[in-house]
Amino acid sequence: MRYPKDHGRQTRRRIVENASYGLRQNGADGLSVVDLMKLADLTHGSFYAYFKSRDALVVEALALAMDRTVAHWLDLMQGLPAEKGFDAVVEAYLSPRHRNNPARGCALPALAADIGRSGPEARRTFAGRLEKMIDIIAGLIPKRSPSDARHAAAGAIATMVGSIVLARAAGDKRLSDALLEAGRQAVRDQTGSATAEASPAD
Amino acid sequence: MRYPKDHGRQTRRRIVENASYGLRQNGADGLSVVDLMKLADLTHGSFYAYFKSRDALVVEALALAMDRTVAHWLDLMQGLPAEKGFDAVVEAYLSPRHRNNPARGCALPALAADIGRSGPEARRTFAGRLEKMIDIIAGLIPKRSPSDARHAAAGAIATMVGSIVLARAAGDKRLSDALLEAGRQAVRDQTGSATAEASPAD
DNA sequence: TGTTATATATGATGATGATCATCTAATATG
DNA sequence: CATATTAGATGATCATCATCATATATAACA
Repeated sequence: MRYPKDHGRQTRRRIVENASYGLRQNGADGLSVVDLMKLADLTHGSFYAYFKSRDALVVEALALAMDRTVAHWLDLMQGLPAEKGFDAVVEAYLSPRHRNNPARGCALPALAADIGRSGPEARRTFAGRLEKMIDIIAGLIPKRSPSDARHAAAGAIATMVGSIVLARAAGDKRLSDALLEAGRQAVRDQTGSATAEASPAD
Repeated sequence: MRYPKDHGRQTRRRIVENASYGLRQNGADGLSVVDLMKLADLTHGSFYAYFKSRDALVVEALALAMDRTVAHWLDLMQGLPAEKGFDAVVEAYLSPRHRNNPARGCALPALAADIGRSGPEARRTFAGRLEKMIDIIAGLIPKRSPSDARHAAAGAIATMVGSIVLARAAGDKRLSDALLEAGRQAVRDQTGSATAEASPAD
């Protein structure tokens, strides 16, 4: 059937967007092509009209998820001075809400381990966006040379990612909560920032 | 055939041990039962004579891997004063060698994300051993109440895990190396320890 | 030495996987 | 209004999966 002008483009976007949720939830290998298409209310057959392979969709979904996190960070820090912005991002990242919502959360804890086992395309996509994320956090860290700030930003991101990964894996709620709190404290210790209170979400 | 007394037990151990390597390399869902048995030079059929399910083997392999890391840490710190022992563990953990050898490395960066999506049994096994790992690191951190030390230890472990996960995923070698260095610096900043040089391996 | 117990192999089953070829229906364009 | 075009559906292919039933070979034991 001949459909409205860019019906195809919109549908494609819907597939990528829903995949980016589903894959964060279930892992890069956690959903079949049938599952992925079902998320967009489609049957499996047309999949290869949109993507050259399942892997290609995974890469696009990863890129979208990471771009969304970047946008979310920029939104969280908007209008705040650097230090407050940094605290806002950290508090949101290391919140129970973020831990409990992998599908809508940052792709790093959800997918980085899988990307480490993936092909060069996925790794390159990942590396490029991670650099961007490091840049943004580095811009919030005061009193350092640009290079030192990037270093500190990378450390803070690693701490946040590790805390979420471990907090999600720990079956025990007390331990899981303690890991989030330990992560917050560790980031503070790294950057010498003050204690802060901030908003929810990733 | 009737085999030597505990031939079965030894074979079972071989399966679990090889699985613990293979699963760290390829992820908790990355190898089929056929693959897993092939690692122990066996065909697939006898698998269910040893394990009640594939998941049961994953849990055993996870437990073994984590126990080995605990033993390795104790070995690394043996005979050293607390602070030197801590540095030795951190330097070994955040080394290129550990990043490049997931199969023989710590199970946390290799499998924690998968465990977060697994059943309660895997999560409980994971949580129990993670507590042990936190205790060991806490014992190396000076000048704190036991509770503060555990907090700091959890933060340091989270930083190390996040750094390795990201360093493995980053396609770019420069970025990957920078992430390891950033992780080392971050752990130092968290614990106020001095710079250190130490041995390789996980 | 013959029998039995059991470690591992062979092979089957039914589900599910990714990918591809083909069909159909609806709309945009003439 | 007619027709060309194409979004999406149906269905098939062949591979691989976890699990299970059964066979075989051999060492232990009587």
